[in-house]
Amino acid sequence: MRRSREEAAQTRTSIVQAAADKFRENGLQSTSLAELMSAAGLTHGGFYRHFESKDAVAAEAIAVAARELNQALTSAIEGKSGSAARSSALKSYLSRRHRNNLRDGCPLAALGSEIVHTSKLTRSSASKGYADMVGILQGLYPDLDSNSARQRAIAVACGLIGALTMARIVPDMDLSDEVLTSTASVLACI
Amino acid sequence: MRRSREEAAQTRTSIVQAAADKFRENGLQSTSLAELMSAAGLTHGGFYRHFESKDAVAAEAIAVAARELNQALTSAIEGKSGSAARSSALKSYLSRRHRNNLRDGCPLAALGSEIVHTSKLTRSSASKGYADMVGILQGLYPDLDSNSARQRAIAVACGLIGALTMARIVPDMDLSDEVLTSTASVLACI
DNA sequence: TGTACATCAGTGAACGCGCGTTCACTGATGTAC
DNA sequence: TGTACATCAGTGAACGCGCGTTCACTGATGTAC
Repeated sequence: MRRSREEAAQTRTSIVQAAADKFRENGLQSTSLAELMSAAGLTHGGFYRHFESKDAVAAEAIAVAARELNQALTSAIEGKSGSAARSSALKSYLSRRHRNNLRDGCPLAALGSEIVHTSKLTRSSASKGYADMVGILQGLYPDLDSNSARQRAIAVACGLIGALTMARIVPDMDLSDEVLTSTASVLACI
Repeated sequence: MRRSREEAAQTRTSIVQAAADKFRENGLQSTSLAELMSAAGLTHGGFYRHFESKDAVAAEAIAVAARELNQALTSAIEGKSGSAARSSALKSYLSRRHRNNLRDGCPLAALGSEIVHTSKLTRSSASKGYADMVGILQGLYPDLDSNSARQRAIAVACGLIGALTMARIVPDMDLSDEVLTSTASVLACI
């Protein structure tokens, strides 16, 4: 049952979106292609009409997820400036909502240590997402020269990613909350 | 070929150590029990004489790895104080050597996003390693009241873990180095 | 515009493989007397 | 202390399962004339 070019393109897009969701929710290795295709409303056999391998779809899924994350960051900042913008960015990233929702959150926090072991292609995709995030955060320091702003943005991005990951690991909810709020309040001061 | 109690205890210890190394090097899911037992010089069938499941050994392996990490941090600080101690701790954690050696490095950075999906037992083990790390870092701020010192330690620990993870993901070595050095220099100022 | 044929998106079964776990077995260690 | 028996650490084969990937097939879409 061949589909038209537009239908096929839509199918491809929906596979990538399903992958972005499922990978973030359950991890790269814990998500099977069958699960992913089923989430896209398809059977698993058709996967290879669109992608060369599981790794290839992971690279695209991470790119899509990173775009979502960076859009969320951008809209948290939108219309604000100075310390209000910084605080809003930090609080939105380090919110309980973000911690509790793997599925539509930051792919770097959700998949970080798994991405380390993937192909260069996938790592490049994650790296671009990170670089974009750094670019957005850099805009939060308009009073600094661009080198200093970039340094801070790099460190803040890492602090956010590390804190979200740790907040998800820690079983004690009080400590988990403390990880989020302490990191947000310390990062707000740098 | 039954072994004496001491031999059996040594075997158990060497399995945990092999697990600590292999899990950090290749990841939790990518390391098979056969691989792990073979690294300990054994065949895979004997595994269940010592552990209830793969998850159970992961919990112990993470505890051992975290102890190693925290000892490394402690000895980086040893004999130093004030900003020299802080700088030494940051530089040793965010060194190229640490980035390039998964096998004997921080288990939170090496396994973070995988640990999120493990049992409560394993997450508690990781959480204790994190809490110990925070305790050590807290000692780097003797001039602050203990609440402020703890806040900073929590944020710094997250920044370290996030930065090491990102430095390992990023394929561009210049950017990877920049992640390490920028994070170290920014965290030194907080 | 119409027709004949080639293409190919998606299906569902199948392949081969490696995994976590179990088990019968061996023989040295531990224990009861 | 010595003996007879129970225990159990470690081996290696086996089990059952799910995975990534391949493939023959279907029939609608795309293309050449």
